Amino acid sequence: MPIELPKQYDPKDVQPRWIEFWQKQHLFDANPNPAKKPHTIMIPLPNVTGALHMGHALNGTLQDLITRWRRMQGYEALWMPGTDHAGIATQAVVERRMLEEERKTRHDIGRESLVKRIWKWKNEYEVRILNQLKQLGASCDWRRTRFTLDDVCSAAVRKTFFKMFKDGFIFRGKRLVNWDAYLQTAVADDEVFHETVKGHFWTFTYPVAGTNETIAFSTTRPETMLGDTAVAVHPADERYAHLVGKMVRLPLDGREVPIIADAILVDRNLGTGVVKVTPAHDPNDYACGQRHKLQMINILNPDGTLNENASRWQGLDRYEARKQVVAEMEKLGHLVKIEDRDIEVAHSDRSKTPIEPYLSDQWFVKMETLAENAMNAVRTGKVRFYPGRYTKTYLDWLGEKRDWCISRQLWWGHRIPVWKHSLPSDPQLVQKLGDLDATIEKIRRAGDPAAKIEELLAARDALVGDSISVRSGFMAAKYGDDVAAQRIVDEKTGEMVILVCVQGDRPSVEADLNKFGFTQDPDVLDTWFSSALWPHATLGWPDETHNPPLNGEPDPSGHGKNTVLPYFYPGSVLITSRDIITLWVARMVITGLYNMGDVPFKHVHVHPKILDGFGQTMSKSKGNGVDPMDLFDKYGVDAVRFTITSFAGENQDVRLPVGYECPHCGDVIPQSLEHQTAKPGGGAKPRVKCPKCKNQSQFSSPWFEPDPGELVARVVSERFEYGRNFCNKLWNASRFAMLNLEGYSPGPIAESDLMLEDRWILSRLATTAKTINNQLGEYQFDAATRALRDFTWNEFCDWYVEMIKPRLRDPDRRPAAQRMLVGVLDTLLRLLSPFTPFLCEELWQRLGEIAPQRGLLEPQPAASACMIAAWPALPDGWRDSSLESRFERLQEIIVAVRNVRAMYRIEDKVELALHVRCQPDVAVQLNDVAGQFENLAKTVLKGVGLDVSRPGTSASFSLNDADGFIPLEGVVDREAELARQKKEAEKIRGFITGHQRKLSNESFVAKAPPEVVDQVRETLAGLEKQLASVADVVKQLGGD
RNA sequence: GGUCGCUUAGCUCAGUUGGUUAGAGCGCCACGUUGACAUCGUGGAGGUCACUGGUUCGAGUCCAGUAGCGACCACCA
Repeated sequence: MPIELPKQYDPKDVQPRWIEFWQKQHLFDANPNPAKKPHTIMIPLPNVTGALHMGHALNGTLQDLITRWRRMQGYEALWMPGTDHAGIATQAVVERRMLEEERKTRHDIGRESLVKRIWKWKNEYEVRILNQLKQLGASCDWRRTRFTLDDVCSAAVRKTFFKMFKDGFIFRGKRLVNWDAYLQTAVADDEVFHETVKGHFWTFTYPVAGTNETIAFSTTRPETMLGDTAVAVHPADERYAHLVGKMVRLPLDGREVPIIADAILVDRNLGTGVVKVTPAHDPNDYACGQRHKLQMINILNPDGTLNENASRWQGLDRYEARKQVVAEMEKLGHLVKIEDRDIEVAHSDRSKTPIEPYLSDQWFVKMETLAENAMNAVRTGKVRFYPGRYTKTYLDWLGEKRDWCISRQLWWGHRIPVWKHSLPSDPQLVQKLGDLDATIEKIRRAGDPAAKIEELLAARDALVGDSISVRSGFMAAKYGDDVAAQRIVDEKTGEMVILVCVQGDRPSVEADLNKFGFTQDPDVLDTWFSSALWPHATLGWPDETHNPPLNGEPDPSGHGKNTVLPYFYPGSVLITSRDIITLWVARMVITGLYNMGDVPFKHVHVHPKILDGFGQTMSKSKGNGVDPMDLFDKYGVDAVRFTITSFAGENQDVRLPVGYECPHCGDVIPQSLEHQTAKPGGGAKPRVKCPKCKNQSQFSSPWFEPDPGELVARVVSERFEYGRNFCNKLWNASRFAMLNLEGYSPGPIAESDLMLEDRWILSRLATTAKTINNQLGEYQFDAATRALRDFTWNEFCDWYVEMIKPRLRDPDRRPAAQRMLVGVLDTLLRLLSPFTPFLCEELWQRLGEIAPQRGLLEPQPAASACMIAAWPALPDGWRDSSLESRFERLQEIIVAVRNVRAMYRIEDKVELALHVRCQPDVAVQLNDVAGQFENLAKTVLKGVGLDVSRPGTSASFSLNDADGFIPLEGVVDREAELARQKKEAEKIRGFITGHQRKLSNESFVAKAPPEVVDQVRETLAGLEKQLASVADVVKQLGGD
């Protein structure tokens, strides 16, 4: 009994079944297997801030595609899933929501309670994100799902921090940071965006002390005058040369500060050529302050109000202070003018509030050597970028070697594992302790008996009393390698500060520290610190004795060793988007080299970004993110995968115009910028109005969930019809095959049974398979997708399937045709499986019911699942270019006949006759396939050979090596045919002229490669012959 | 400001080391539903390859410049 498939592919019926099947069969699991080569991809961990959008769908599809391809090739393919706690981003989302809904800030509810709320948010979105990936068909080893704050990742963070601390790569420093006064935290340079706002440009004067002169300067932030510690001019500026070295008196608080000369800070052609210098609140001024050893006065409190350094303006918000300071200066007669000006103001990407440059204590990673190593890894080709141009982005950024500020004044994240304690300022004591510590360390390193150390420690204790061996931070003797210490001097108080870093979770050590008055640093680490460790942390590093847990349970399979890490590390390829080459990719290379001594991955593929219909990148903050689930629902997962894969080329971002499908009438309403930014105002959800049926509906948006029970206008995009139509085409080709497999018996296909079309499709199949393989190896996803579509649609369906139909109806030739058909389909499904896994699995399983044994050219038992079937490797010997060109001639003739038929509006049921004038060898070949003219063009090949002449009233066409005539008694319109032929002749003449011009150009003949010249001659000869035939026909028709 | 891309048919995009007549999908026009598929078939129309100059026998392709668009980095007292 033939299996009857529905006429249309129904993805919703298919997808859930195979997700479950694959999972149950453990086909996504990857375990160390010495018999196989590993292939490892680490997911670019999505933030738990919100649901995934199309950018993630593309990223996920490409990773899945490569993973599935490698798995079929026989690799032990691991795709490691997980999510990122995304420190600032997540805390900001939760805080913002809390403020909007409850009018509360984190300070109202406290650290513990806020963190609890964030965990709740995280749990919700993690589930949602992982589910989106599962729906996509992502073949991740879900047992290994990690989260950057889980125990496994935390252990790696603690270990890395400790190691860097001990090795001196982590240090405490005062730096000018981007201060977010709303969130009260430093934010990274990367988390700052600039926005033009309307502002003012004030010009003031300062009186020069001891003279009658004043000096004029301009600023956009007058309140920072309270923190001025100098006024700078250009050293070569004659206008001010006599003032350098003098002092100015600040009218606001009466302080006197020097006039200095600084060629770097000052551009004498700008404004008045004078710059006020506020080292604590401006990056350039800070650098200048360092050069001139200026005092640095911080005038801000963490919340953006002015502090005790702001004299009588203390306590005011900085913007209020600005107004009052300006008024005061005006009152004192020091305001010269106010201009309106557009000012680019730095804003925090997280809170959207203006950034204040702010001097504060932060933790840093020293980048000098770490960056150099990471650069070398790329320079030497240990890590390779695809496309290669991104190498420059990476190297340029690392080349700056800017120290990495890793502390954040947040509550959500990895707490910095450092405890500190201050000792009173006493230079003598510090000196003595230092000497003693040095001695102890020397002895310890030399491996001398502990007793000796104890003695020295006792001496230390005697110096300052009360277990100072602990307090001093010199804890190695007591805790061995579990602790490391640094000693710094607080600039402000002059106190000696002991910083103790504890390796891993050591409750007893922490208890001791607390006992001796140490307090843990309240800050948390930059989220990139933990994500930088992702490639080795997820594999269990630094645990050498256990495999990382599976589904949260211990994995005993390592038998006392971590076998997972050495097997899967280093990874094979990282597939990501270009905006995190610096933030993430570079840092993973750094930590990989530092912790593992090897790069984290060999290739980095950077794929395009998906833009909206207006050319903007998709992001949550723009509100233009498209939920892939809407599209899965409308077009099916495979269609979405296939379509976005076809986008993924090497150099262009992809524009994806979308619309909303009206739930009332089905009309599509194009998305506008208003739709993207529409948010619920006063509780009511925004609606979109359908111009056709005039109904209004709520619509999909990243900003809000539509109300339950509402009819929702979902996102659609006609671009996905490309994928949907393709899936349906393959579905129906398979349907055709299955309908024609009745009586199928497996068996080898004899060479002698192979017809021209069989050899042709094998040749094309072998070529296509090889092409795809090469393209995937170069991450040319768009090309691979096109090649597969073209083969499937234009070769397999349009020609092969059509050509074997007669044989399937002929009992004698049917068995071989069936074997060929099912064999080709089998191979095709395997080639397509990484691209459209659900469709292929469904068809594979159904095919398995009818033809469990199949293959080219020998039958084999089919694999139990398409996704683990062997990747096709077809013999090179099947590729036959001369056969392919013979086949092309057949195609050309058939197209020409169809053309004539269309031209003269001759119905398909009317049979035509065809006469072909050609060389004897061509005649033999055409006679061999005579049946195909009947089959594909309803045309009988009447005469063929050199002696064929044009029958009376006939339409004709001319090919390179054949002229065709189709007698059309009473149908041919002589005038029309004449016009057609004349037009054809004109066209050929045009080409001929072009070729002749080339050949008559002496330098072309002399300088072009001989084979090129020969080719032109050959083509010209062919064209001339063709023209002669056409001219002959024109003559017969009575033309000239 | 620096860097890297992009500009090819109405739309979205391919175009491998320069070499016959520049391609695809969608859309458009005409015709077609007896058996895989109208999410389809057959045929067709549609492009001075952003602009200017250069290299070359030959440029969509290489080089320089101009304009527009985008991304990343840095920065605007």
